[in-house]
Amino acid sequence: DFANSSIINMYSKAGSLDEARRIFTEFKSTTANLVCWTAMLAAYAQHEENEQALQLYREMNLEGLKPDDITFATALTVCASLGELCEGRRIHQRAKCRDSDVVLGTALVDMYSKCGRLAEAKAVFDGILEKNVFSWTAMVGGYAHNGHGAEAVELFKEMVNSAKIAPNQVTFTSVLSACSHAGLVEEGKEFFNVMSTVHGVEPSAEHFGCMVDLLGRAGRLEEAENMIRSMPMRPD
RNA sequence: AAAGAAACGUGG
Repeated sequence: DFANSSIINMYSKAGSLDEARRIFTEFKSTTANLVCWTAMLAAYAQHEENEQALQLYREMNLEGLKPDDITFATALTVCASLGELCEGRRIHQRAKCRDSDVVLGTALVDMYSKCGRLAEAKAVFDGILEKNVFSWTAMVGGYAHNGHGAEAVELFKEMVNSAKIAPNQVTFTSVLSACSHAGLVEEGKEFFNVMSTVHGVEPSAEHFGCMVDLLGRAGRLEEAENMIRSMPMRPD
């Protein structure tokens, strides 16, 4: 099992979902344990085979395997991608007493956010005991996704100024996207400016993409073009 | 015990 879960993981990350599935199927009914099932679940999730992932999650429950928090977090990612609020809620119900755990809690925040349940996402977020950059970014992204740009920006500032958590590239993608949808042009330009100068995060092509989107939506086409011209990498 | 786990812009 030690070997099988590693092999499933290795094939999956190397991009061969078929090989991972072949190995898993071979051991599924004999020696596969929870870790193997979770590795296969993660493999489906990483390859965006969310329907198959959900089916596998339900199958493992029928088989009588008891999912742990890692399994739940993985399954919640799948629910988030599918907008599968019912199954997500069932998972929350089953793991309710542990939703202050940073990994499980963050997965719940993301699931509720992607299912459009911001109030529930925020309630879980507030209860997470040791919030890290993943948790903060998930919540900022949740506001951004649901069109609450001002709240996303506000939370981002709280993260940096009060919680003193260092934002990373993903955080900036989320906050810039929030600015773009809320029409917060000057605020977005300022974030883009300080991300490298203050926070030491070099803008990637995605960040330039966010800025072009932000300026373009605001009708500031000349500035958008200049942004593209200033890219150190090849625009896609 | 160990192997499996959470956040990722725009357009489509």
